[in-house]
Amino acid sequence: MKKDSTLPPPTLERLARLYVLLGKLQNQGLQAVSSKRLSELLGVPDHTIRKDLSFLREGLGTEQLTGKEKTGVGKPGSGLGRGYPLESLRVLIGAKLGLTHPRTACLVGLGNLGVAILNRRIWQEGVYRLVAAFDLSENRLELLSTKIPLYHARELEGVVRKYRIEIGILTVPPEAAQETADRLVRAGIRGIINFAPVVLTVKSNRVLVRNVSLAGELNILSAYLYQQEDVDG
Amino acid sequence: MKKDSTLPPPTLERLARLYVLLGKLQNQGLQAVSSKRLSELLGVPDHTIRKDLSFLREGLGTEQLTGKEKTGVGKPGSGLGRGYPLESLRVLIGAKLGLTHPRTACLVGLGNLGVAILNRRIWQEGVYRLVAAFDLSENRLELLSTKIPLYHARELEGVVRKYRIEIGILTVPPEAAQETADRLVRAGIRGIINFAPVVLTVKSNRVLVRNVSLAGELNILSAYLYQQEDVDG
DNA sequence: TAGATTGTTAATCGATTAACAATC
DNA sequence: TAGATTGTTAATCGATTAACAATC
Repeated sequence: MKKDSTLPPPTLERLARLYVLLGKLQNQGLQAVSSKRLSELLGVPDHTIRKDLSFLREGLGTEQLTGKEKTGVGKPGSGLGRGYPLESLRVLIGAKLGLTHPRTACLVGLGNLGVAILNRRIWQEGVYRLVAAFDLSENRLELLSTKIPLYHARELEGVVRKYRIEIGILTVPPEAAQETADRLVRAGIRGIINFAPVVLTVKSNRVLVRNVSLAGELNILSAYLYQQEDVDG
Repeated sequence: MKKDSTLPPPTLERLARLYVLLGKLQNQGLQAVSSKRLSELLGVPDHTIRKDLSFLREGLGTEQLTGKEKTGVGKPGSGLGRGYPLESLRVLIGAKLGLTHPRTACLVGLGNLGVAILNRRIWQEGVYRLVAAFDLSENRLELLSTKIPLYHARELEGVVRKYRIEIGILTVPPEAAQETADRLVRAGIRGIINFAPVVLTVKSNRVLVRNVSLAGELNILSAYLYQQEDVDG
């Protein structure tokens, strides 16, 4: 792996969302999109999108794009006439973000939230492999019908190590969240997506944590609304 | 409402998370925290926290903090000896973010994900009032036992208007998400938290949308991991 | 072609960091 | 007190925006 230019975090996150969007648009049968259209769909200015996309060339070397070649503009394609070809743009972003080879994930906690995630279509698409799901309740494990392998929570460390699971998705009750996270870290997990309503503390700086917090989202929304109220009077 | 200084978005979002954290720490019986400790817990540098907190004074006028008074440092309190007094800091942030008066919310879609959210403790805390939940299935509505008023989805617009619901939480299947969002907007909702795996398009710029996307989080995490791999070799 | 759209450079804007005097 | 910690100013750093020539 060459150490090609590291992306600015805001760009990285926008590209990750764009990647998802492009997939959706492809499914709708479109062939090309303009930065203007993407702008409307993502709520991000069009020049910001173009700027973000300009990072795709760097580090890619000359294998894909030689000389003054464009990222792939102007192939007529769709009714739009011009714009970025969906397919190749998506591939480029995927390559830049390292979304080309599948990652392994596990799910811890099979309450309502866990089951909702267990049933998501994303696991059928092949980019992420959900190779294990855990719960404390033997009963629950038996009742669930799914193709994903289910384990008792006591097997957590063993299974994570055995399959070298990279990403852990936490959907346990708040009381159990911190301890579960610690166990995942000890077992060598590399990233955690935390859906439990807790602020996790992870010592190791090798482990990335993304907190998904309903309370946080509600507060952020309220604060923006409040600012709107101030301005509107 | 006076139009006091608008917060920089990153500051606003960090303060919103900090607000949640302070509540947790209070529940643990603590009385004070230093910016250093908060830094560890939030993964944000301590000077950034202090800087963020410095915005709390502005616009608050002289009612609360007169002259050279501090935000509230140094009251001995806990074993720590020094730091920010939890209680008053939390109140200040709440006031600045407009978290003092309760907001009304509704939940649309009572599948596994919806039910998980329905049962969250946050609705008991009084800051947010979940005044309605909707689903298409009469059967489902009858089976659920909860104190939250349940309605058939056809009553969406009416109920949202009647109770002037401000925030809509979307937990419907992906196919239904866009249409449901449109209906919420038409009924006068002011903000949407979208848990459905769809990129929503909302025309009205009076309506704020927060997308919570598992796929997005997975991609962001993968991309960061990929960058780590590049650096580590 | 003419109009639309990209890709990139340069200028602006805003956020983070460093540093330190003031305070407890 | 002495050590710790805040609060704020100034300097740096990085991201966004504007603008436009190049391209289709």
